[in-house]
Amino acid sequence: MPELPEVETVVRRLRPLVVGKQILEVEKRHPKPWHGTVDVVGAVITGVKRRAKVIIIELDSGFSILVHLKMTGQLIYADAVTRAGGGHPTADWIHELPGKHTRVWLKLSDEASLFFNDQRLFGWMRVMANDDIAAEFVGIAPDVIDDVVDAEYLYSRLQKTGVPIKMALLNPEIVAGLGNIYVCDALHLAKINPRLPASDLSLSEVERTLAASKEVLNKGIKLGGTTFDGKYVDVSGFAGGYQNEVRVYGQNGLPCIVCGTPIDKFQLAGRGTYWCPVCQK
DNA sequence: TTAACTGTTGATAC
DNA sequence: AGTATCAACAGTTA
Repeated sequence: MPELPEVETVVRRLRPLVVGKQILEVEKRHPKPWHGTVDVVGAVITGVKRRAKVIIIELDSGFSILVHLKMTGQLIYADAVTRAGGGHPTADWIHELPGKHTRVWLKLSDEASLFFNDQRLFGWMRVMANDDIAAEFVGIAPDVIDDVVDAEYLYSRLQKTGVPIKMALLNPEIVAGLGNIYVCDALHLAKINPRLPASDLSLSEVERTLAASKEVLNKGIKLGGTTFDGKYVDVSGFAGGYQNEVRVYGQNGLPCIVCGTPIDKFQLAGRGTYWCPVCQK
């Protein structure tokens, strides 16, 4: 999926496009992704925000639509002009709306539309009362890029587990926002071995790891996310830029940007893991 | 034909 | 209880 930078990019670009628009119709083109029975027709969108990897579309009715893109979800916005052309003619990937993988079509005022596309059907849209949202995130740690996540916080959490540091950083009960791409890059930047047991990291190693994690996520946000094969695109169908700046993810066999050693790939807890065997001893 | 995939949860076994 | 490994979700592509 979309990791934190991709979700944040969607939120930032969606907000000015849909705030103030009214939901006129919800067309469910596949029954699976839409959770909840609350009717949102007639509600006006008042805000768009993010928590962990969840998009929260706030309504004036006391409810919100939570959206999780999981692996292949997309939120695509189209106005009357775009729709008239069938899609985004100049975009990198989205040229047909609704498309083959459009699962939910929100028809908005001003002839605008918001499409939820999801090839693999893991994602969801969940209508919840605002009072119930906090319960949805019970047990989910703060975002890695949140100021409350400092080295002392992370060190104390990592001391409690012996799982490999990479898996600990991917665990949203420890910190939220990292996914497989950015965690591989963060550990390379921090020069930490992905297999190192979390509780073996010293405080200074945790400081390095956290600083690197914040740095790669913020760089991902700045570049508008990472796009491989068009699975993630922004709200207008455009690719991100981080894939051109990636440090190790998907780079197996290519020289390490620091020392030139070929990047290695192995499986860790079933996830492809990319690292430099020299820099990340 | 098989394996892999940017996420997450749950089952199972040690 | 903590940890490791699969499986599940489902579609597409190498």
